[in-house]
This record gives sequence, structure tokens and C-alpha cells, in this order.
Amino acid sequence: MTSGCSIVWFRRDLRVEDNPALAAGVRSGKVLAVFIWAPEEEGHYYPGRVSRWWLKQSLSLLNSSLQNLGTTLITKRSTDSVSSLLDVIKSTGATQLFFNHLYDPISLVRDHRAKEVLTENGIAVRSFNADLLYEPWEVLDDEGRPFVTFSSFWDRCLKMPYDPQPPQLPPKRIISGDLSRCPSDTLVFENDSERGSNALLARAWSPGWSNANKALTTFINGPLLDYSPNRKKADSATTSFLSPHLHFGEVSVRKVFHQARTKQILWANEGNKAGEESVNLFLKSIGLREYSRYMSFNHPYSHERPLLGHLKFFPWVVDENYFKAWRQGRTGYPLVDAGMRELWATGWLHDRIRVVVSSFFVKVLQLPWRWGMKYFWDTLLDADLESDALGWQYISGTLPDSRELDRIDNPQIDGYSFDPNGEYVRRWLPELARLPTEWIHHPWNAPEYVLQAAGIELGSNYPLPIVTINAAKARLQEALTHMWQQEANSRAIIENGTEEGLGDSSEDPPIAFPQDMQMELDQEIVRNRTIRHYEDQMVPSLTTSLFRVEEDEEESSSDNRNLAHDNGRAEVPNDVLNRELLREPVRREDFGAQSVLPQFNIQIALRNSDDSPAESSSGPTSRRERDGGVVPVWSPANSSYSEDNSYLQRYPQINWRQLSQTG
DNA sequence: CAATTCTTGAA
DNA sequence: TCAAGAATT
Repeated sequence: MTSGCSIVWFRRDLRVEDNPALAAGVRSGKVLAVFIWAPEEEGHYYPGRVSRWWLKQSLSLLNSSLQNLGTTLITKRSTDSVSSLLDVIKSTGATQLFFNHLYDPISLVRDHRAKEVLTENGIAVRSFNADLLYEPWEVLDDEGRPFVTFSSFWDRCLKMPYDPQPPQLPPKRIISGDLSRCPSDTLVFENDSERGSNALLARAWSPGWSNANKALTTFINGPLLDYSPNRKKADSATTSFLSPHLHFGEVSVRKVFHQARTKQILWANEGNKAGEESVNLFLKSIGLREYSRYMSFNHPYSHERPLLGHLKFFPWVVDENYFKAWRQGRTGYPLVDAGMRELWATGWLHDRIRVVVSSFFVKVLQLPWRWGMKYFWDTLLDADLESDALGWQYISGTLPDSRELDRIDNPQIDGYSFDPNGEYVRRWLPELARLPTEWIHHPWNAPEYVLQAAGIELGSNYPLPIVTINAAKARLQEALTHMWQQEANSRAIIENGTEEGLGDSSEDPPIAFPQDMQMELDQEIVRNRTIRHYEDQMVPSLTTSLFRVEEDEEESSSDNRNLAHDNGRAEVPNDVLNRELLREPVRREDFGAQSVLPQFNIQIALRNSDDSPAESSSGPTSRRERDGGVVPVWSPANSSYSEDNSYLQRYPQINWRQLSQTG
């Protein structure tokens, strides 16, 4: 085979501009652009309907751009990306693979495996940073350790001794490898029942990298100036609307950063303080996205467990009716309900409202936060595991710089500050449309004649509050007391040396998932059925494809726990392993300043891969294993709450207990 | 003018 | 809750 035919493996970098992997491929000669659709690899995080809709559009636009440049996107349907890469390599004789880094736990493991397996097969593999201003391992404190609060992290990012890579132009031309030897699979992203709902999306959104650039330009030259004063408004089009574009890598975050910074300098020179401040705030939200990758890299389990270990003892309320009421927008709190209706209808929510609904979910309903996160994952157009995990952890009080654990936001008060005239509520809750502003955020206080005039019958066509704020406060206090008590008990056990560690919540029987997560707006919401569960939560399933996967699994109820861990709920290398990772010097590729992911120096992580010893034989055979094994098997040995403790102990200067305990 | 109360917003 | 800044006395 001739040298120089390389594969550019597209994933969440669906752009031709400022795409280092593509640029490297083009530089090295003939290019085959490949996209592999292997959603089963994501386990529970099988992409939701709207997210798949976006991906479909985005790929089709990427393909037209590639065709203009001289090649065609090869698409493959797979359950194992790495074997599909090998197949493509074998059929085309490619000698090199280029791809851009991802930082979610599943990708970290999968990409590492790809590197190992392909290198063994004589393929030169190179990977690049295309998703971040700085790689996670570049941003460290003075002792060389990762930051644990966002503001310290972001301060350092803004003061790094070198600037982020400037964005690169798209290639002028791509010399295509031999496409005839590698036919594409037709990828199916939606089923018939989804198609109808998706049709509406196209009215509001234009996926694809060139549209992403348009959205960026529109934002930089328009709403950016007033980003700061407008950030409180739930209802106006004042955000950048870049998040889904950024999720799929349709626009490079460095380009966004450079353009915003350029504007900022311009405004600073004009003495435009407000504009300068707006850019700071906008960049901060870009910074949060960076931080979510940073967290995911440094704490790969953060999408499924609280970072602060004591949350393990929080007695979540497991009530499917609560959960359903929240999803349907029938909690009786207009701002929350409006948000949930908008989310369902459009796949979109303003950041403020995301905070309102998720805070309500965790603090008022006290439902397990991972359920809420999973629902966001299934319904958001910009669903992003790293960002959403960070957001939910922030709301749940499980990060050192989270909101206070005992803080309950009041949707009534938030309502009057984010939606002072009630327009947002009226738009999404037509049943309240005729209620005067005075009562729009607390209809339960409205006099009977007002309700009558507005055509509202509380408890009938609009619900009474599912839980009162006062009841929620009392219940939260009780739960926190319980949590700290349990935590102290557990600490005492460790100090007595009777047990190895804090144990793991997965030893307990898991909380069953709600089976029915469909929208049934007319279903009566049953109240007074509050059951407390003192165990860790499992993620509920939503998509039909997930149901299918689970039904495949024959399991007795005693196998449930293993199911949770082996079947797709990918467990990842833990903190220790990653710190191991960080200790390694960052390697640089010879051909430039692009850094590569440090080698995963771990055996456990890949225990399940083809070439590893049959260590996993002890567990029940899981779908993962049958599929060839992509994701590491979770085991208490490599992932436990004692890790979370070490997270705390590394920062003794912070009084952790006080930070999140009630005063 | 400084002291003190109020308001706002928080990754 | 609490710190910072605005407003008030």
C-alpha cells in the first residue's frame, strides 16, 4: 500500500475549519474521512431524539463540505468503533489515523484502546486538541495539581503564559483516498415516530459547521454587547445559541474565544465598560464548558457520582409521580412548569431556567439528581454529558464550589426576577394565560374570583404545588441531618479500622428505574406517596432503544446490581488512575506543539478488552462483553468512595464540612 | 463624609 | 448564606 493514506476519524468535531486532525491528514497526503455511529457504546447515554436529529443534519452538511473539497464522508454503523476502524484500515490499506480528543469517560477509554490496538497493527496514530482552549493536563496550580474550584481554574486559563492556539483555516483541497474500497453504511438516526416531532426542529435550528459560523457572527455582532444585562431574562433570544454547535464541534471554541476577545479589546479601547463586562461573562460560560471537560478528565466518574463523598448518604426521595410531574410540567410552580414544557417542546432551555428546574428537582422534590441529568440528556438539543454532569453536581451541592446544600430556590421569587411580566409562563402554560402578573408565579395565593376570571381551577386544570416550599425546607433539613449522621458513623467505622473503606453504595440494592417515562399530560398525579431510599440511585431509561437493550438482559432481581454496572453504565478509570495519568510528563508530537493525551497507564481500565486476561469472567456475562468489550468493567477495587475522600483530603486548607453543611 | 442598612447575585 | 457594592442616613 502506498504511504500517506490516512484516516481522519470524525466524532464531535464536525467541521472542516480549525480541525487539527483533518489538517494533519491533509498535510500527510491522501485522506479518508470516517464517521462511525456506535451509539451502543454510550451505554445509558444513548443520544436522545433531538440530539440525533442534530447529528444527522450536521453530518450531512459536513459531507457536502468534504465533497466540495474533494472527498466524501465514509459512514459506518457499528457496535465497536475500534473494530470498525480496523476494518476500514484493512480494506483501504491506510497507514495513519488522526483524531481529535474527547474527554468524557467512555471516549477516554475507547480512544485509548483505539490507540493501543491500531498501534499494535502498525498504524501511526496521532490525536489532537480541537475541543478546548487548553488541555486539562496543561492547567495546574502552583503545586502542579488540578484546580478544584471553577474560579481558580478559569483565572489560570485566562493568565496562561501562552495563548490558546489560533484557529486554523479549512484546507483548500483534500486529496481523497480510494473510496471504492470502503462503502458507507446508511446511518439511521430517527424512527418513524420521531420524524414527525423532529420536523419542527428545523424551523428553529440550523445545524452544520457553516451555520455554526453564522450563529457565531450573529451573536458576536449582536446580543454579545448586552449579554450581561440580558442574562437574567428567561424569555428573550439573548444567549449565543452556540451550545449545540459547540457540542458537536461544528465551531471551534478557540474561534469563539478569539472573536469574543477581539470584540472585547475593541470595546475596551472605546471605553465601553458594559461591553467589556458582557464579554467577560460570556467567556465565563465558555470557561464552564472547558471546566466540565477538565472535571470529566480529572474525575471520570463525575457523571454518575457526587464528587463529595458525603452525598452518598443523602436520602433521595424516589417517587415516580414526582418525577413524572416534573417532566410533564405539572408541579404547580409556574416557572418550573413553563421550563419543563419548553424543554419538552423544543429541546432547549435558557441556562437560568435550567438552574431553576434542576434546583427544584434536587432541592424541593429531592429526586436523585442523576435521573434529572438523564432526562436532560434525553431531551436537550445540546445534551452534553460533561457539561450536564457539572451543572447537576453544581446544583446538587456536590462540588466544593457548589451552591449551598441547604439552599432552596423559590420558583416564585425566581419567577418575578427572571420573568417579571409573566410572559414566559404565559407562553408555555396557556392554562395560566389569563392570570394577572400579580399572581402569575404563585396562583395558589390568588383569590378565588381572580382564578375564576382567569378560568383556572387549581387541582383541576392546573395543579396545586406538589410540595410546599416550607415542607421541602423541613424535609431537606431532615435529610441533611440524616446524611451527616451517616457520614459520621461511616467515618467512625473507618477510624476503628473495622472496615476497609467507606464501602460503596452499589453494595446496596439499587433503586429501580421508573419504567414509564413518557409524557402523559392527562395522567393524574398521585401525591402523598413519598418513599425515601437510602441507597444510591440508578439512571432511569428513556429511549426506546435503551428499553430494548435492557429487555435483552435476562436478569433475576438479585442480578440487578451487576446489570447496572456492567450493562452500559460505563465505569471508568478512577481518580487515582487519572492522577497517575497527570503525573506523566505531557508528551509532544515531533511535528508541532500539539500535545497528545498522555498514555493511559492502566490495566484495570481495559480489563474487558480482547487482548486482556479473562479477569472479567467472575461477573455475569454482560452485553458489553458479548459485543466485544469496549468499556472497562467496574469494580469496587478501582472505584470507591474512598477516592472521593482523597479528593477532599488533598485540599486540607478548605473546610469542606463547613462549605456544604448548614450553618 | 463615614457609617450603616439594603440589595443583589452567586459555577 | 454572605460578600460586595449601592443607597441611605
